[in-house]
Amino acid sequence: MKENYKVIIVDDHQLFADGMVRILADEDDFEVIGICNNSTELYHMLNNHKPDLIMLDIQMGGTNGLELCCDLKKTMPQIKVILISMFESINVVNEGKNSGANGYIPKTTDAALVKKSIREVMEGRDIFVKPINSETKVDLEGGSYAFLLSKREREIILYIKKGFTSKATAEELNISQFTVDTHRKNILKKLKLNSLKELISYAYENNL
Amino acid sequence: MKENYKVIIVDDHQLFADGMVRILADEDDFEVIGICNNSTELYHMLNNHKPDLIMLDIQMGGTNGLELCCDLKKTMPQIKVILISMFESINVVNEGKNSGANGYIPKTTDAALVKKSIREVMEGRDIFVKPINSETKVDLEGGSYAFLLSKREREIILYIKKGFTSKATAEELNISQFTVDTHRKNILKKLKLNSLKELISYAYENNL
DNA sequence: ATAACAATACCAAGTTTTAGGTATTTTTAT
DNA sequence: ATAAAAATACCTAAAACTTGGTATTGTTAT
Repeated sequence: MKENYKVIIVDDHQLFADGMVRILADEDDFEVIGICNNSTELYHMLNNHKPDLIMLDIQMGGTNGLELCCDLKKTMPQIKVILISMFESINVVNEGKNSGANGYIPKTTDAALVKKSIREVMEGRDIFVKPINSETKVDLEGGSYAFLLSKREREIILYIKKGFTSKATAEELNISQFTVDTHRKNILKKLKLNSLKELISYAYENNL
Repeated sequence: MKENYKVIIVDDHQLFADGMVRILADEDDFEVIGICNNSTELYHMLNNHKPDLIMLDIQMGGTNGLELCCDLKKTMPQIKVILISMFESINVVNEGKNSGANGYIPKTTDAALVKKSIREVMEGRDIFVKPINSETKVDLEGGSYAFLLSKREREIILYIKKGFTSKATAEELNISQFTVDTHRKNILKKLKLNSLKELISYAYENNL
């Protein structure tokens, strides 16, 4: 009873994807049918190919892997998705679960564990590999609060990261400066942070 | 005349390293003699093994690959070093050159280019692969200014990233708040930035 | 429908940052 | 030795952020 799982790898790091192909090529129950460097390529490929599994990098320039995962799961729920991330944060793992993925693997894990994880997922068991060194933000009581953020709040964060003042952001969005201030206040409260500076670091470490 | 280059791969992403081994295993003029996940492991391995080339990831949790490269080049200049990085910024490339490395490859390049780069470097020609999408900070007139930063200034940046106020930082370092303010001012000037918020984003995007 | 959430807007006091300086001591490199 | 760079310290005024509120209007999910 030889299974032959069709896999698509989505990662903007071509080199990583190339390596992954070779790791999976060791085994004869997997078959990599495609490599994509972004969501556009993936959607294009999905028109012609139906994979059993998508290995999806969360961090891709310009593309949010988590949103992509949500979207995939809405339209093609039968396709399994395993998220791959260079981040070790427990927050990212939780966000991964919320996005509907079937698994999460940090890039610090090794080839053997990847193969094992794929087989687990293909047999119907979701697997979320626990980060080893979750030194970042363990004080968040084991939970990510980022999922609490609204769309507008995420938008505000982008301006904060770019160094916009609340006044400048308000002008850009054509709303009152007071409104921007309120959004900022709510963001800090939701994420349990104390300043915009902490927020920016948090945003980079948690891929916001 | 079959060469056989001994290679050590240093990357805290085991999965990436595993993939790289398989990429290099395709060819018979390379031989991976070791994989290290951090600088400690590397130094330990160098006691017993003399590689011709070290493939060194710049971003490793807790370890600065650039500093490691400087150090390696001081004590063992005969060993070639190729830096690998997930960052596309031209700044990082320039810092790589300053650290004495023989080459730089972003993770967005593919397996073929890696092999080519290794052969180039082993034949004595340094190779720095130009970033494709250097969308970040292209306004810096083609140059990284990060190398201008002093040790103390880099230290101050770490506190800024953690959200410390200048007062808190001053207490931590047992210096005057005015001094911290001066350092901050000088950092912003050197990097041509306008606020601490921009600095934090810059720091994350440029691995400071 | 109705409760919860999202997005909007306002006020005020206190803290921090920003931008313009000047200036001394210590360290580093030629 | 000596010039350059690094690290230190101080001052001020304006701008921005922080924190504590309150409050109205949409939108969404049960």
